Amino acid sequence: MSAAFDSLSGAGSAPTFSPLYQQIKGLITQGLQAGDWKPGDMIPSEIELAARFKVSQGTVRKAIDELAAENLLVRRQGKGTFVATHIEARTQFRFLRLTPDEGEQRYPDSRILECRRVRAPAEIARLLDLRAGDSTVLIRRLLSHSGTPFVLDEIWLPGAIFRGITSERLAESKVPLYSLFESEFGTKMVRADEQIRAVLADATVAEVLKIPVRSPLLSVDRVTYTYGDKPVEVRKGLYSTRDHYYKNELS
Amino acid sequence: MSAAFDSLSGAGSAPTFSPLYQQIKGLITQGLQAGDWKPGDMIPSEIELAARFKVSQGTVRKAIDELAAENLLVRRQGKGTFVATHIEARTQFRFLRLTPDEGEQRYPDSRILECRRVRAPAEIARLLDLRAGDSTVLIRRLLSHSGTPFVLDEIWLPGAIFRGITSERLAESKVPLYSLFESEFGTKMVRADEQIRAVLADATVAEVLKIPVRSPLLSVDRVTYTYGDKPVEVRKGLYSTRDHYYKNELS
DNA sequence: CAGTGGTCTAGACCACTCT
DNA sequence: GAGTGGTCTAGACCACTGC
Repeated sequence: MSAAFDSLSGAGSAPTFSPLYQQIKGLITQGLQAGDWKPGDMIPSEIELAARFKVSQGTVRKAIDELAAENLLVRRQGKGTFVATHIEARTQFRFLRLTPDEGEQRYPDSRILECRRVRAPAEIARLLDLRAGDSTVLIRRLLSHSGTPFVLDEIWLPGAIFRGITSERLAESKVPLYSLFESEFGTKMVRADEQIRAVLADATVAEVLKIPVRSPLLSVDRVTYTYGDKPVEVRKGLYSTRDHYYKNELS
Repeated sequence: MSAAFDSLSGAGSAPTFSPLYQQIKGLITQGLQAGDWKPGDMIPSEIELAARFKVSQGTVRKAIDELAAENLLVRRQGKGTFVATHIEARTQFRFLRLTPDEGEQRYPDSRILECRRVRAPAEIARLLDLRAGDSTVLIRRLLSHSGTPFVLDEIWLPGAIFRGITSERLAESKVPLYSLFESEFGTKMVRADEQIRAVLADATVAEVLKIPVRSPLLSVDRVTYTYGDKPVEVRKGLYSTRDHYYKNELS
């Protein structure tokens, strides 16, 4: 029935077919990757996409349902379907898991300690899929709640994507870094993998976080990915859990 | 159209309607709670459920889709739809997040240090929705990989549900605790909330885990829920992250 | 009011599993 | 082959949004 997709199989190999809605899903994801629609934009309506792809509305619907479940799109009844953005509170706390022991989860104050371009060390290069020595941006940053610091972050970004990033531009912004990355540098962070360990604060860290030397800290190593599972950020965080805890829901 | 559900609204209040598939979802969940179908069992086919509830197959399908997404059910093409169980490898690692620095994630050896009935301390009672002083079971347990211990757990269970649990019964079993709980005590753990902090090992803990005193450890406080969001387990774990890390995927 | 997503139906056909 | 879930269609109607 209807349009022939799946026309993209390798030369000699037997073509592999996939369900129509999966192919539609792929086409929409390509549109997101290519920047056809930017974060916050409305994508075409289900009816229009159905016409464009020559499939039924139900098929488009299933594709969009899955993309919404993966947090790439957000449906709003009566309005349309929109590209997810980090400005929404919901998305912010998907990535910021520290919660105060007392009171609500709220957005912390950020102080940029440093922002400079450096050649990628081997480990960072490997994680970011670059070559050792390629240009990267290193940001060091301190998060605090009402004057009390609780997170020290070291953030590595590919230099090629984040041109013109400076300490000043970062400092001026009151929005989360991920919002800035998507609005100013066109890079939408989609998902992340974290490796969490317990470590001790050395003298330098202890001073910055205003805690005793050898205090226990969470060490959180994060690799963040954009569309197409492309790694675009390495973040090494040290979290003080004296007044906060890392919240996780297993389901 | 068709059967009138939603007949369960409070006396004076205006009845609130919900989509049919949500109601079907509720009915299936009730069946799971009531034990109509046990973990591993096949539930009735979509066609039969549709007939039973007097709705279309598509509506049942949407209900089941959501329950499968919540990991309560597992679909198997050509076979049927089954109640999820902790015996499957997939489900096991949903709750065991520690991964070795080197090598694959694998299931650890377990040693029961202690298993006895105690009156619930106030904190545990609150978390388990019991009264302080109610009967609970306290299990202390050590996990290790090839002789090296890396997790010390303290597990609290409601005494009323876990009658006849003993150190011996636990020790004999080679399956994960959650498998045992569901097969022997009819309690299926469905989801959990964790609070993670960094702490230091005291002398007692250090000895058991064979690490130096004041080593950094992950402190993981977990509350586990069955069907209907009923809390049925409190687990306080201390994880050594010398050779392991806690793996988390943010999406 | 028109346009959007949300629900529900009825039916066709496919893919997989077991006997 | 019979029975299961998986895909796809076409169309109806509802609920919400904004003009």
